[in-house]
Amino acid sequence: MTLEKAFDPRLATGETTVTGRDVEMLRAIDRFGSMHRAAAKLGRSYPHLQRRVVELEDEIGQLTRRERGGTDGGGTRLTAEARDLIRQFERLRVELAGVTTVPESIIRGTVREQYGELATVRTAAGEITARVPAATEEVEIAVRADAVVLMEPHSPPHSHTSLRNQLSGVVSDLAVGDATATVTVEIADGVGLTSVVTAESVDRLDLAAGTDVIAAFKTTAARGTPLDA
Amino acid sequence: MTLEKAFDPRLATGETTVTGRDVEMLRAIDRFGSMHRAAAKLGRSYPHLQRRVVELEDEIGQLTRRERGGTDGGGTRLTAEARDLIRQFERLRVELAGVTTVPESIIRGTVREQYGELATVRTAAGEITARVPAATEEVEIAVRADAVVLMEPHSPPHSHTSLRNQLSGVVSDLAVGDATATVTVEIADGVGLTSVVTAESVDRLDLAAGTDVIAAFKTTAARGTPLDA
DNA sequence: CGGCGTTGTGTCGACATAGATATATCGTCG
DNA sequence: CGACGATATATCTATGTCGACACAACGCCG
Repeated sequence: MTLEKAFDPRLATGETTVTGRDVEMLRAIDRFGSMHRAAAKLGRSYPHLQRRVVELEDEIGQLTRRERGGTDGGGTRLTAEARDLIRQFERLRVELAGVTTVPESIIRGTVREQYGELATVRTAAGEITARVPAATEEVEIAVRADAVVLMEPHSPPHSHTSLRNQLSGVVSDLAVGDATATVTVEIADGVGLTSVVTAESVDRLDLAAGTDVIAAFKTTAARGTPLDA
Repeated sequence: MTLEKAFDPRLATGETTVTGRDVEMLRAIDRFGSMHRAAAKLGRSYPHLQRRVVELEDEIGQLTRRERGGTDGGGTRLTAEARDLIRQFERLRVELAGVTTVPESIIRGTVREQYGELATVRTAAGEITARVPAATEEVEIAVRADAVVLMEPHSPPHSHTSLRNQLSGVVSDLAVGDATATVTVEIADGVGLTSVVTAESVDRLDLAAGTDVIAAFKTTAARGTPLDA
C-alpha cells in the first residue's frame, strides 16, 4: 500500500481563507472577462460565485472592478491585488508540491544535546545537527533531496561554509534523467541519503555507482520528528 | 493585508485519502484504548468514527485490532501499520510546515535557455539555473532560506560541489535568534537572498551587516513559477 | 443468568454547501 | 424607449456530512 503525499494549499487571513477553488474562480474571471461566463465555464452557479467574490473582497480588499450596463452589458476585471494574490497562491502551490515531489531521506537517531530549536542527534552515520522540537528523545530526521549538496571527497575541508553536516559515503544508486539525476549515497550501513542534482553535476563530480563523495546539508534543512508520543 | 500560508496535508491512495482528522482519530484510539472513549474525547459520534475506521481499513489494510466482550468490555488497539501511517503523516506535516515557516526569496527573471525541466534564467543578479516549467518566459524564482548556503568570499572556488548557483553579495540584514539566524544577502541592487543558518555559522563565517559573502544554492532547490499565464 | 462496557449497525434530523430558478437593476445602443 | 448582456439578490431544493438515538452482538464476571 503506497500512500501518496498530497495537500490543499490555502491563504489564510483572520476570517476567511482563500482556497484553490477561489483562485481558479479569479483566474476564470480574468480569462473570460465576466463572472457569468466564468461561472458557465467552471460549471458552477452564478449566484454563489458572485457572492463568493463579494465575500472575499469584504475580507481581503478590492479584487475586481465590476461594471454593469454599457454596450457589452458590462463585465468584471481583476485588480492588480487580485493578480498578486494569484501569484502568491501559485508560488505556495509550487513550493508545497516540491515537498511531495522531491524524495526525502529519513535517518533515525537519538537526541544528545538540545540548543533551543536545534539539537545534535546521534545516528548510525555519526552526529547530525538538525531542527528538533524540544523535549524529544528518539527522532526521525528528514532531509529533502534538493537540500543535499554533493562534494568531491578530496577537496579541501569546507569549514568556511554554513554546511554543518558533511557525511562521507559511497554512491550506491544513480538514476540520470532528462536534466537532473537522483543520487543515493550510502553514508552508513543501510543508511542512504538521496540527493537530486543536475546531470551536469554528475559529470563534473564524476559520479558513478561506487564513487566516494561527501553529502552535505545545512542544519536548518534537517527536520526531526518525534518517534515516541 | 497579510495572507498567511497554510495547507491541509493528506495521504492519498487511489480511492480514499487520509486526512488530519483521520490521524487525530487514530491517535485518540491509541491513547484511550477504545473507539468509544476516543469518540467521546474528540467530541464526535461513535457511529461515524467506527464507520470511518472500517472504511479506512477496507482501503489501506488492517489498522486496528478491535475486540468486544471480555472483562473490560473489549477495546481497540492500533497495529504497527497504523503507527507507521501516523508517523508518515507527521513527517509530511512537518515538511509542509517548513514551507510556510521558512522565509523564501523571490527573484524575477527571463528564461534564456531551457534544458528539460531546468533552465537558465537571466536576473538582476546574473544568470541563475533553476527548475522551470516548460514554455515560460518571465518567471519568479523562489528559493527557500534553508537551502541557501553561505560561504566565505575568498575561499577557493567551489567548483567541486553540486552548488551551481553561487552569487556574491553583502550582508544587508542579520537577525540572530535563539540558535539560528536569518541572514539577508544583497546580491544585486534591491535583490535580497535570505538564508537561515545556525548561530554558530554566523560566528564561524564572521557575519555582520556589511560582510562580503557568497550565497549559494542548488539548481534543483530553485523553483520558477510563470509570471504571465 | 443478568450486568457491563465494548464493538457493530440502522436510521433520523440538523446543518452547511452549492446548483437551479426567478427577478430586479444598470447603462449603452439602435 | 425597448433590447441586450452584464451585475445583484432572494429563495427553493438536492446533496453530503455528522451528531443523536436506538438496538443487537459479544464475552467475561459476579
